[in-house]
Amino acid sequence: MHGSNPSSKIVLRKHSYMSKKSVKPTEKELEILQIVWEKGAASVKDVHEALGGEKANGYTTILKMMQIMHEKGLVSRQKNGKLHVYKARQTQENTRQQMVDKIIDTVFQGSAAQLVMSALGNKKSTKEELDEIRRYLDNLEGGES
Amino acid sequence: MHGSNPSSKIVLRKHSYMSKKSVKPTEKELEILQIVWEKGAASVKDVHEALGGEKANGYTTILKMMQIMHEKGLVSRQKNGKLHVYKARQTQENTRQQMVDKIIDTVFQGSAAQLVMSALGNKKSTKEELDEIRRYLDNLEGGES
DNA sequence: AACTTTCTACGAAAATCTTCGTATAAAACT
DNA sequence: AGTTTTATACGAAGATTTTCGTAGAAAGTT
Repeated sequence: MHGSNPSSKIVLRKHSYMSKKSVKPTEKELEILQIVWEKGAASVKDVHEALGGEKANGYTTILKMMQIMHEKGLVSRQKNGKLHVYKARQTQENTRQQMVDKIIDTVFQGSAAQLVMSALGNKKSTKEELDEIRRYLDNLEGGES
Repeated sequence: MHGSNPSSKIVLRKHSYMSKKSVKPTEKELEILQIVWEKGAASVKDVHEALGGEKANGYTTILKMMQIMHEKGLVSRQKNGKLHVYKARQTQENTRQQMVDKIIDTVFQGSAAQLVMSALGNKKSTKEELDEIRRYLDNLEGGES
C-alpha cells in the first residue's frame, strides 16, 4: 500500500497479471484495438489516422499507447524496416466474450438472459437480426445436454 | 493539456459531464452500487460488510468511495442520527441500459444482435431462460413499427 | 466522568490511465 | 552532404481511481 507502516495488512494483490490469461484493455486501448482488428495489422500511423488524425489525438499519444499495449501483451509487434506493425494478440471475439462475461457477472447477477433482454430492449434491431437470434436460439436448444 | 505552451491545440473536452445525464460509475463504484441496489438503502457499514469486510477493503476506503459517489451524484444520502444511509440515484435498470448501450457501440459495432449471441454463446443459460428470451422476441416483433 | 466503540471528514499517497514534449535515428529528398 | 520527413524511445505531467491513515465527533459502556 502506501504508508511505510510495517504492520500493514498483508494483501494478496488481486489480478496481478499472474499465470492465466488476457489483460483487460482500457477504454482507449479498446479504441485502438478496434482499428487493429479491422485492419488485421496496423502501424501507429494507420491507427492515428483511423482515429481522426492529429485533431483527435497527438501522434505520440497513440504511439505511446501502442507501446504500452505491447508491454502489456495486448498486441504483438513486428519491425518492417523502421516501421512497426502491430497485431492484436487476442481475437475480437475473445475480448468481446470476456467483456460480456464480466458485465454479466458484475451487473446482471450472472444472468445472460437479463443482459440479452436489456440489449434488445432499446437498441432497435432489425427484423433480420431478431430472426438471426431466433435461429441462434434454435441451434442452442438443439444441441443441448 | 499539461505543458504551458500557449499555442497548444484548443480541444473541446469530450464528455465534460455537461448538461445531460448520469455519471458513469467506475468499476469499484459499481460494486458498491450493486449492494446499494440489492438492499435498497445501505450504510457504509452495510456495504463494507457485504463486500467482504476488512479483509477485502478498509472501512474508510468504502466510506471515502461512498462520499465521492455522493459528490458525483451517484447516490443520495440521508442522515439518521450520526449514521448516513445511502440510496442509489439511478436505477439498476438505467445503469444496465447505459452500460449495454455503451458496450454495443464500442465493441459490437452497434449490433445488439451480436452482443446477444455473444452473451448466449458461453454462459450456459437454462432452457427456461432461453424460452423467456424467445417470448421476449415474440413480443418485440409483435408490437413493432 | 472516563473509556471504548462507531462513524464521518479530510487529506494525501499510490496506482493506473491519458496525453505530450523532446530527443534521436533512419530514410527520403535536394 | 545537408535538410526535411517519418518513426520510435523515453520521461514525465496531468487526470482519474483506489486505498488509507489520522483526527475528531457522537453514542454507548462501565
